[in-house]
Amino acid sequence: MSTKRALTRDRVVRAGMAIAARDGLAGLSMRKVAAKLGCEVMSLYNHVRSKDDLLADMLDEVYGEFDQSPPDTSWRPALRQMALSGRDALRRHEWATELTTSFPPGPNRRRHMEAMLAALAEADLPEDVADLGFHALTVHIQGYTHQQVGFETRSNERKSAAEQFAESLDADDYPHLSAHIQYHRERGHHHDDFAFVLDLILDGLERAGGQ
Amino acid sequence: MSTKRALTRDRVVRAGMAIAARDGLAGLSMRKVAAKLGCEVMSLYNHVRSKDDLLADMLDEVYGEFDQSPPDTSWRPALRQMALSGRDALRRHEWATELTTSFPPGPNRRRHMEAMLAALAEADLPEDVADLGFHALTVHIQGYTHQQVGFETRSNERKSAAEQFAESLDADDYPHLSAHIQYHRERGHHHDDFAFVLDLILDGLERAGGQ
DNA sequence: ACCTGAACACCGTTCAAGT
DNA sequence: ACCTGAACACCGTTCAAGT
Repeated sequence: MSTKRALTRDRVVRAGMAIAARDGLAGLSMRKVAAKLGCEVMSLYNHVRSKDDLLADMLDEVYGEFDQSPPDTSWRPALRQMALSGRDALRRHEWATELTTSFPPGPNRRRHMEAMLAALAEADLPEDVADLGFHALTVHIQGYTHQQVGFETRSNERKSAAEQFAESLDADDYPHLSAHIQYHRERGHHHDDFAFVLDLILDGLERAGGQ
Repeated sequence: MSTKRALTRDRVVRAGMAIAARDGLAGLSMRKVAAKLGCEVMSLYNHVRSKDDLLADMLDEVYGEFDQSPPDTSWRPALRQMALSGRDALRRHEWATELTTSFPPGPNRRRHMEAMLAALAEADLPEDVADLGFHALTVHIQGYTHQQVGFETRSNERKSAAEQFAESLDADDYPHLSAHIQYHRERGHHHDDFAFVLDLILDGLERAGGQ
């Protein structure tokens, strides 16, 4: 399973990401990481301060996959692309959204925050509007994706956690909720509302003074 | 610590909430719940199928504290009040936001979803706009609060995780990020953007066809 | 019907000992 | 400098035995 190469912080982080991808965050243990690397558990602690330290690094690695703002693009398409690529990166690593509020941002995430704020600064918005926009975009990227991932993977674990819920629901007690679920079942999971709401936020910013 | 009253599912859930409030979700163990109730661990399993089952019930208990839609109110203030009271309930129980994507909704949460959808139905929006509105509001209530709670409690654990981050940040490398943090430090945590963004969403819905 | 002792298969982490 | 064995203080959960 593992050539006996020297242990590195980077190899530990990468092994952690591989296990989280396969077994989820709950299934990630230091012992499994060690097994994957062909070493003993305690060896890991020579390269990583603690499990939390490892998790923080794993998360920042995901932020490293966010697109940087493309140069020579006006603020709106720049923000749009960063948000979409961030959503994609977070979806590639399903375990990541759960960690976004757990640690102070690492270097990659700092760079991403800086790029978002720089784009907002270019929009010449009042300071408080720019601040609101920043948090609205951040919550949208992380929160919306978190919700979507949670729904999709729960559906996969058991073929039909969502189906079971849908069927257990009494349409007489919850008419609107039943109709809502029916709507989503008919439309399938293919439709993606992320970009739609993203554009609503950007519309709001533009209306608030950007140009 | 505990009169030797008969064990109930409700007493188990309430004990779980008390421990989560004190020690956080990570500090909640079945053994601690048992200790608080003055019984052995295994006794709990007579009233609760598993730890996950307990967590799902704890979460639904929080949704029980969401305001129901007040009767005879038009859709916009109704949605607004439900969102604000939901935010308050989730903030009262800091551990709750982390669980919102983990389980299918229990009865209290179903009632809340039904009430939100009913209010949206009254707005006479196109079906897809109503659907977008529902998810935008849901993500806002859970996601925004999750982020806010995460930031605030991380700041409390160590007097200054946020302060430390702020000071470790090189203003030359991250000028906008530094300014952003400075902005929040000056304004303090008292200002609350939740309602502001909430109104932006409601504005968007109103513009999209509600009246 | 409800409770519980013992046991199983796990955790993260420390520390002293090895090389 | 890096690795590791043994150990500590925990986990959730099963199962058979008690009342």
